[in-house]
Amino acid sequence: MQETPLFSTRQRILGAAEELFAERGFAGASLRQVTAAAHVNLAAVNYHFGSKDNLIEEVFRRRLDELSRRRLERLAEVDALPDPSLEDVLDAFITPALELSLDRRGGAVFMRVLARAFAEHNGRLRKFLSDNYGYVLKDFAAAFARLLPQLDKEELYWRLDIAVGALTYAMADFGMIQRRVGESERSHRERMAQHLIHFTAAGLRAE
Amino acid sequence: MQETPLFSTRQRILGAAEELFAERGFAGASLRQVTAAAHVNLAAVNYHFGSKDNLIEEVFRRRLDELSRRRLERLAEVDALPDPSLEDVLDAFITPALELSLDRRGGAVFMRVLARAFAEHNGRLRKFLSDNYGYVLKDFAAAFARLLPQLDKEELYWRLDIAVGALTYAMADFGMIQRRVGESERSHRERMAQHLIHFTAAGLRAE
DNA sequence: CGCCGGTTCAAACGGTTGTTTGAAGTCTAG
DNA sequence: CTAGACTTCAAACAACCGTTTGAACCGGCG
Repeated sequence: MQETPLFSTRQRILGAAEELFAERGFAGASLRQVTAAAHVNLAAVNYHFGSKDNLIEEVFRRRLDELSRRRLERLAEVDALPDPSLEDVLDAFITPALELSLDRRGGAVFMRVLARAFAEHNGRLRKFLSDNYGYVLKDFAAAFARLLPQLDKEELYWRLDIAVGALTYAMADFGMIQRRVGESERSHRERMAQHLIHFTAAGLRAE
Repeated sequence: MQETPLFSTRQRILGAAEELFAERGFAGASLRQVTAAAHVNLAAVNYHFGSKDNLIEEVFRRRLDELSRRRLERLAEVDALPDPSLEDVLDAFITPALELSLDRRGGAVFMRVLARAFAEHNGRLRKFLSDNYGYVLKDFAAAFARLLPQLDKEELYWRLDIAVGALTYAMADFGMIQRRVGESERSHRERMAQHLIHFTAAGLRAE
């Protein structure tokens, strides 16, 4: 009668944690809630991850390693084009996140977790993310700088800062726009991505 | 030796709660931390507010009542202009938030609390905010619709959604841009507001 | 078989959570 | 000066927190 689980204890903890962190925040989701949702013993978290803080980091690492890789891959492709546009670079940044958010298991929810991380203004999580994945933003900033030579460094950084905000917020689905009834999640998010690219490109190019 | 406090128990709780909610989130900040920071007895929270959830709502109400009023005042002024621009309407939305964030006591911190509220995707807080302050966004959306008649309703809502994201994120100071050394907080935030208006207006007008 | 590293388990650890209680203090109106 | 409403207080409540423990279980190798 006892069915063998499809995924390892580790993976099921990560999946349940991701979902509960998105819904209730890092402090708001307890390890007991996580392990119950994962159908796993409470002690398994500390056995496999050492602590709750480490679990949180691992939730990010599991998604961001691949997301960052794909973003930089796409950016390299765009850089190799004869005459890349702003939209191409934005696409290189957004499309991998879009694909992740359409992944069958939990991708969409992860974008909400990622947005929560921005709210953790101080502390270990911000440092972990910037230490491990800051280079991605750096590379993209350089690409934008090449495409917007008329902007001085400070003006460019202001605009990129605002753009990252718009992207983060939108990809986390924080807004009021709901998916149309009968519309697939895929189509909804693809349209969002198009709007995002269009809006952000205009903002970056302004004046 | 016992100095009489400048503010009421109620006000000191609200101030301390605001600060700790910004720093650690709603779940992450405990009532004991709040009351300790406010130099107030633990039971005072439940006496004055009834519960932690009510305290959270009151933290918002204290700021948002006035912020909403001022935004709509400014919007009415803009609407009375002979030929209002997109930038005028954006200014009506942003300037009151800017002024709040420059308020001597805690305004800047409140914008971070407000951004945290967007991450609380489900639950009572979102409903409280949309029930009580949703009409402000509605009025602004109508003003934008008048200024952007070439956009159909859906296109407009997508863009406003993205714009709200950019504004929320930026006003909460979630980004990477730090205040320049020697630059005043006021000047930093005023420049940010100008960049925000410029960027967002371009995004709304795109194409 | 017996052993052993890897994993899961129930139970307990000390500490913290939001909330309640009833007594003590404070202030004003009569 | 006292009665009574309002406010503060220390203490306790049950529930929950992250983490640790040591025994039980498991598969594969000798």
